[in-house]
Amino acid sequence: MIKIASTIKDVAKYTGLSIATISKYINGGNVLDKNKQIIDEAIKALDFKVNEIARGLKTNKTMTIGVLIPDFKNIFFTTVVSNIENVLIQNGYSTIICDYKNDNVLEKEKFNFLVNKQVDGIIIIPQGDDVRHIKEHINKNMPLVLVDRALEGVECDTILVDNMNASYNAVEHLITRGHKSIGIICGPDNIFTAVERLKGYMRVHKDYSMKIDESLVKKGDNDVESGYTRLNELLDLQVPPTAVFVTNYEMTLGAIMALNERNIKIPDELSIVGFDNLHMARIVKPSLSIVVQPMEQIGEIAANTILRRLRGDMSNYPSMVRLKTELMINQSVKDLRG
Amino acid sequence: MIKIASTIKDVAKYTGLSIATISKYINGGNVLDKNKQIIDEAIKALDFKVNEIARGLKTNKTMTIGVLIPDFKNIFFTTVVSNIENVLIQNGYSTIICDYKNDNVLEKEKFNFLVNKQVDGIIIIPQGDDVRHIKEHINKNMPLVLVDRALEGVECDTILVDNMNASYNAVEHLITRGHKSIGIICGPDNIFTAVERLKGYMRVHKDYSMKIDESLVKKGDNDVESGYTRLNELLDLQVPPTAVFVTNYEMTLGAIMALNERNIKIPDELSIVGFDNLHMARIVKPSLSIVVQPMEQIGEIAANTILRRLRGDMSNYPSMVRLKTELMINQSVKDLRG
DNA sequence: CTACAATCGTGAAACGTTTCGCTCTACTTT
DNA sequence: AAAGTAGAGCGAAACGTTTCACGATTGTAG
Repeated sequence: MIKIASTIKDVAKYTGLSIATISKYINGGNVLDKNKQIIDEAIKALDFKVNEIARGLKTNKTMTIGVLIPDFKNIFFTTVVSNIENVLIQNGYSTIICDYKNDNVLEKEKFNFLVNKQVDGIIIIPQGDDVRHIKEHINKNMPLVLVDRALEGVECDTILVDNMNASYNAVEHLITRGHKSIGIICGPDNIFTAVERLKGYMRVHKDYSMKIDESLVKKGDNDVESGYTRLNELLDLQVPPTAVFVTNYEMTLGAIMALNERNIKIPDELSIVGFDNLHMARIVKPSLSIVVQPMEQIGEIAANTILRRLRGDMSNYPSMVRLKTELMINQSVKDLRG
Repeated sequence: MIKIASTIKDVAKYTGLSIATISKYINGGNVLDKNKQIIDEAIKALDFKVNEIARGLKTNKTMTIGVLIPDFKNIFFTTVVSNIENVLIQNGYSTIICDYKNDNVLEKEKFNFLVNKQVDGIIIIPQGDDVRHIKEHINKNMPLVLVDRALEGVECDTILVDNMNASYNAVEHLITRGHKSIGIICGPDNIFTAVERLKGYMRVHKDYSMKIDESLVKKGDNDVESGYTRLNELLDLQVPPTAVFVTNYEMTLGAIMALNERNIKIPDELSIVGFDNLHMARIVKPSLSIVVQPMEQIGEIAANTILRRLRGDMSNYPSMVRLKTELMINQSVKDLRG
């Protein structure tokens, strides 16, 4: 094994100053200019870097944030996380990322794993079933930020998109193009975003005095398979809808697969609006109209929120940020008017 | 602030035994059965957990692996990482993940960031330009595993797919369906996988005594935009190819977008074989023939390799694993024979 | 019964920082 | 000249573990 890294003791020996003086300088304390110079010289000559393990033992900080997400293969989650990691590393924090694979038991286990790793804070895209481990944690002195899903009874910083109005606007787009029979493929009732998106669908129907046909409301599991299955169920109805709104990316993928297999032409035979993402919208022909979420912004705001809390800035706690989505109108909606 | 977590001192006080005895028991040493029982009782009653910061200061281990990847939005990379994280967490390791955004300077910075965080090992999907920071690191007592790309002059454990034969098989499929004019959209020369995949294209041409038309060889940047641009360039040729092989996922996305915009029918007007992924293959109509990489396996082998090295098992070092890909034949290749 | 060996508990040093309070020096004011 | 004040360096304790070497106890063999 080659040379072990230098420690503050080596810097002290090199400079003739004490460990306390070196530490004071490193941490921004007052030292004489001539001592500053010689300490800098020593640090450079010895290639000294503070041992963050030792520092952590004393300060009880690990300069690490834990991020817990439901699915590493979901480009929405990974885009959010990419932006979180980017902001955090610029502030000297590392990011431990855990994938709980949409499994509530695994979520709790990995949450506890992060706590035991003594991360300084946790950013979580929660599942939403049993949230006791999160609730219990609120009373501890460690910042927690929820992303994408709010949790009932969990009062802490939360970064969301405005799912209800995202849905409202998407379905309104269909309504204003003359569609009266609009199906929805939404997620399960335990997922916050699924519930909110369905509410938007309901609300816009009510606002336009349109009756909701419960047989057009299909609940999936936010995965490709259920998107596929539910789309087929909608099309197998005696009177299928003329349009479908699919409320997440994976189910949108599945719905498109089902349409491809049935050789159904978009938008001639069925109009469709999906959720995410920009690339997929353009490789489906004709290009899909989709709700676009501000993933970069979600990640940045989540990271900056937790950094503020870590700095001791508790103003406006607990905050809830609801970001606007954008409806990207392409060619997958047929105009039934005229 | 509520109660601070218990320390080994509290357990010692509760049991009447010494800190050394508690530590010995925790770490698998011999203690009397009656003492084992009372220590277990104390641990449970006090909800004691070893402080890994303190342990790390003494043992110089952080139980953390750094993972450095080029792009968080790339589903190939994130799927690999998901599997890495899964294996590592089952072995008590946390995973710090950094995204260097295909930027060599950022790669070096984040690599050094991970080193300074004193991770126990690093798994990297390297970019391939300037690899000095990686080379310098090989001589240090910290395991390093390369994934997806080998690096010249860097001798360490490497987990790859057999890119050359993946490409060979894909193009052979086109050749054996009667295609004589086959274009390729491959990545840039500094990316290992791009070079290997182009080699496979060349080799199969040679093996079938087919002349390579250099104008059909287009080099992109492994992103959506260049896939789009290069596909258009191929189709703008005076005599366009009858088939195209695209050697990564993003460029495959871009190529499809270009085909959609030109209203070119697959496979009637152009046959196409892409790289990844399973979902995208089925949402393009007709479904794409694609090369499928064993992402789960790559991740698991990478994680298990680094764990072996961390346990001190240096057998077969440096190892190189080349995994087979699979050619998934769907409906995007026209049979020109007969 | 004695001698030897094995087992197990323990004290305390060490890991590399931070930080508090003390001390010394220099400067200023009376 | 003396007293008071401010600045800066420093010693050493502490953070929470690990681990080594030592001593005491227990068990076994002759």
